[in-house]
Amino acid sequence: MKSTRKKNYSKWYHEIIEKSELAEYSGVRGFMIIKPYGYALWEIIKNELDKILKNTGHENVYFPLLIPKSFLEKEKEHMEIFSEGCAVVTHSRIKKNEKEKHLVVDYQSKLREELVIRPTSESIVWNTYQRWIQSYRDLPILLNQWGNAVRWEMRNRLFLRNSEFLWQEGHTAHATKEEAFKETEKMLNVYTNFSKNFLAIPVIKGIKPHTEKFQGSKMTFCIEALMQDGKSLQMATSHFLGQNFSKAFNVKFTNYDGTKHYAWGTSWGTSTRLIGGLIMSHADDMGLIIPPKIAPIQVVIIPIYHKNIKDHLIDELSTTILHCLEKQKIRVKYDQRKQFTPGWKFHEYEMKGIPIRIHIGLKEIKSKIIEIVRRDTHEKRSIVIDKIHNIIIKLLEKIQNNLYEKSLVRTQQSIIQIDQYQKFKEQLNGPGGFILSHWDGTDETLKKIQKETEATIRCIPFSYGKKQGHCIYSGRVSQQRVVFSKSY
RNA sequence: CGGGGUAUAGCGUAGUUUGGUUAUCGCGCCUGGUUUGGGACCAGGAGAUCGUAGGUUCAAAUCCUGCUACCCCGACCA
Repeated sequence: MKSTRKKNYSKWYHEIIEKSELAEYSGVRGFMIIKPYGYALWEIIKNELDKILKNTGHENVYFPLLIPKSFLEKEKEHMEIFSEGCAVVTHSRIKKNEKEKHLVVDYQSKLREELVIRPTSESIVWNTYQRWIQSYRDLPILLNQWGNAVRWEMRNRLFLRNSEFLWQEGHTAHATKEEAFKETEKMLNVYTNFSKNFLAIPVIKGIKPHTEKFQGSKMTFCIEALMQDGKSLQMATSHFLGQNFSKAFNVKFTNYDGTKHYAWGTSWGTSTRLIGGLIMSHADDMGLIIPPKIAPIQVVIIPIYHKNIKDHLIDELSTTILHCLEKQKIRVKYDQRKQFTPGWKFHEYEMKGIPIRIHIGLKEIKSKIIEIVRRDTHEKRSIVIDKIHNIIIKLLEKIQNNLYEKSLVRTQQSIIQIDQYQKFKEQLNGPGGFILSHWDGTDETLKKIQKETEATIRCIPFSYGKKQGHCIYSGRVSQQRVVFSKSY
C-alpha cells in the first residue's frame, strides 16, 4: 500500500480494491468488473442473507430486466417519481453500414414501446400483482429478487456508486396496513442484524426525512453506518409503500367480509455497496480486513520450504491441518506455489484481509507447535497441533467479535450531540461523525444546511434524542434530534 | 452537459519545450540455476505500427488539425 487513510482516504479506498483484487473499472464508463475474489465475497454475503430471507418466509423470483416506459408513467401519475437516470432501450437490431466499416443502429427496428432498464422493479412487480391478487387469501405475497439494476450515475466510485449494481429487492403485498408496516420494520431489523452479525458493522436505525426517502414510498426506513473517515453510508433501506403502488396499478382484493381494498406494500433492498462499507469500516493501511463469517478464505496455510528439510514433510503436515480444518467446515486454503517466497505471501494475504494465517516450516515439523497470525491485530501465537481446530474456530469467533467491537467503539465515539451551529460546522469540517442536532422539520432549513456544510440528515433515529429542543439552524422548536452527516 | 488534464510494452513511466541513429527505466512475463521464517538473487530472453486519422518536413513520439477514449472538478444518486 502506498496511500494511507489519513493522507488520502479516497485514494486509499481505491488502492485497497485494486491491490486486493476485488474489482476494477471496465471498458464501459461507470460499470465495474467484479473480479473473482470480490465476487466470492459477494456470493457469501448473498448466500448468508438469502438463507435469512428464506427463513423469514420469503421466496425468490425473477422479474424482467426491461420495463415498459408506460409502467413508469403510471407510477409517475400517482407519485411524482422520476429524477432517476435511466438507460432506455429503443431499438432491437444493429447492422453494418454501407461501407461495412462500422456497426450502426438499424433505425428500421425502432421499438413500438421504449423499454427502461430497471432502476428498481416496483412497477413491473405491481403490474404483476394486479393479476395475482384477487382475494385476501392470496395475501400476503412475500417475494425477493436477486439481480442487478441500472441507474445512470454521473460520478462513479467502485462498489459505492456504479451505473450498474448487484442487489436484492424484496417486494411484498399485504391485506392490512399494520401487517405491511410490521413487515417494513421486520426487514429493517433483518438488515440491522445481518450488518452486525455478519459484516461486523454497527448501524443507526431510523426514518429518512421527506427529501431523502424513496419517492414511491410513504415512509423509508434505513440503516446508516459510520465509515472510518467520519462519513456515513446507507447500508440498506426498507420502504413502507402504503397503497401507492396498489393504487397506481389497481391492485384490489376482496376481503373476508366482501369489501374491496387496495393492497398494502413494502419493498426493501441492499446491494454490492455493502462491500464498500466493509472496506471503509474495517480495512487498515496494510490492506483489507474481512470478518471471518463472510471471508471467502478464513484461514490460509503457508509452507516455508527450506533446504534443510524435505518439501514433502512440510506438505504432509500442511495437508493434515488443511483436512482437519476443512472437516470443521472452515474455508481454508493451502498456498503451495513455489514461485513466491513466504514473505511475499504474507503481504498478499494481509492485503486480501484473510483472518488467520498459519505458517508451516522446519520449526513446526520439529516441535509440532504451529505459528498462527491474526490479521486484525497482527498478533502471533504458537499453538499445539492437536488442538488446532478448536483454537482456530474460537479465534475466528474472537476476530469477528473484535472487528465489531472496534467498529462499535469508533462509531459510538463519533455520535455527538451539538446545539450550536458554529460547532456543528467545525465538527463536519473536522472529524465528521454522526451529529445529533435539532431540526425544525422544514426542507428549506435542510437545503441551507446542506449548501453550507455538505451534510444531510441521514435519518431521524429511533433510539436517540427524543427530547424537545431548538433547531440548530433556525432556532425554531423541534421535537427530537436527527442524525446529520456527510455521506457517500 | 460545462471546465481542466492525460494518452509511449501487461502496469507504471523517461523522452515532447528546442524534430535527427537502434525509444529510457522500473515492475511484471518467459528460460535455466541458486534460494525460501515479512514483498529473494544471478544469468539469459521476449515484448511498442508512441490512442486514432490526416497534414507540415529530407526526417515526427516530438510541430499543426480533426476524431476517440479515459481521468479529475461541478450538476444526478442505492
